[in-house]
Amino acid sequence: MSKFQAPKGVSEYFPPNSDQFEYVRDHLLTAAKLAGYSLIELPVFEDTEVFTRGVGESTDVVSKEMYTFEDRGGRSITLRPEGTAGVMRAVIEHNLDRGQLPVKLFYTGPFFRAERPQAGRYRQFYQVGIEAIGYNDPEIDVEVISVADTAFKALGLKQYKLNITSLADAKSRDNHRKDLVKFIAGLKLDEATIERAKLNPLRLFDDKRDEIKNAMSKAPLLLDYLSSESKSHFEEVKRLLSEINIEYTINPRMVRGLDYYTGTTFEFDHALLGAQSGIGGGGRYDGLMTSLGGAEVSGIGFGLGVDRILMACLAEESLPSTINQIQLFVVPITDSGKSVGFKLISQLRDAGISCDLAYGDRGLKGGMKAADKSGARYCLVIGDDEISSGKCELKLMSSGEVISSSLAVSDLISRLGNSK
RNA sequence: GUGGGCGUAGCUCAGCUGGUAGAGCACCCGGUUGUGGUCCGGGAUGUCGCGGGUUCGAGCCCCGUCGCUCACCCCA
Repeated sequence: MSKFQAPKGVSEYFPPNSDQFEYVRDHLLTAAKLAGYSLIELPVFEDTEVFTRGVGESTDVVSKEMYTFEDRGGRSITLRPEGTAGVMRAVIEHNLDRGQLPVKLFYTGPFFRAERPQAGRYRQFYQVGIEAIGYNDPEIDVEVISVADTAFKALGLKQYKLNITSLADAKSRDNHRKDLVKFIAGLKLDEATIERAKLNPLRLFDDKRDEIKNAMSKAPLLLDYLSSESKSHFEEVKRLLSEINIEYTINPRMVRGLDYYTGTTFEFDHALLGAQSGIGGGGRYDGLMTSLGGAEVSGIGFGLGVDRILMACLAEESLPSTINQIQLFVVPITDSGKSVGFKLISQLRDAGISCDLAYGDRGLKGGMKAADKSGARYCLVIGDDEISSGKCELKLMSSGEVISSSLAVSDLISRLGNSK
């Protein structure tokens, strides 16, 4: 056992499997770019207040899961537990909402929550998120959802499910909350559950215990309290989802852990992930901008869990067997072969062809083994024969088939370039 | 923060009612003075998580401790 270990509960990715992580993240980012979202790169730490005011003091995320510390200037700093609040801080600070709307942004990177780790739940984890700020068109709601859906499909995922609901506007929520609190007061509950309900009565909809589920089956649902405006918005969202063939389940009992959500709210679950099955979620946030000191502008976005989506892809075996395959592996078997090969890979790389060389004087057999392990598409042996004749063979590793070539870089480039 | 399971080779694990540690995979070398994967032969590798206790003797039993893991709460 080595002396040092990574801090508890962090996810780490290293070869040979880190390319799978990269593959998943790239597909999520590609889907965002495909829909016109642009990168926003932000610090992983913020003024603690960005989160206490943005995410909400009463949430678990803020009240017990944040990595908060004092910096050397005595400021309270927090490692970001989620992405949206920081994005809104930057939007306000840099007046990004003063130009043409909507502002469409994507981000990726590590996030931090000080929870007890378990399968699919890490203290440092990775998200890809997008935010569309400026309008509250139902089309934008559906666009955001479809970006996630497109990415999941591109990754070959099938066993995931979209849950949606509407958390409506403040007035609808207040009306519902009053009735819900009244309803809960009539139930026989244990101390801890009563405390939970005080914090947020909606939480009880999420309880996993059967007796609570049964009791809550007759509870008043927010969806029955929607104002006509919220209702027609939600109806339109559902219609648009159907129009672009995105399947969804209306889940009026869905609960989200962040306070800022209003209106359309959604979650993606994966069937094969065990207890932590959420692979992404998001929703609209009407009050967030103003609570952080900005203009009254509506926005919607999502956060996708890269770690969990990778787990889902592995569970469904949806990833390609070779990722980031290099084109050529050069095996030198003499000193002069090594010298020629070394120059060769430099020139090929300049031409944009990925290649590598067998280092370490391991001889032909060792070099071929290295070629095999590298996963390269082709290998090329260079010894004295090749150098004197100027001819060589490109061996297709998968089949053993051999292509004759000259050692001239231009010939190799054209043969390797065409073989993609 | 609460509860369960588990810590033995780089990895996955076996190790009988306590008797001084093993397998498979991976790695290295060779069989094949110039072609990898399969096959065959050979080789290296461990303070059995750590500390204490019981015992003639502990990988195994007891206590403590650290770590990992799964689940609860909650979330990506």
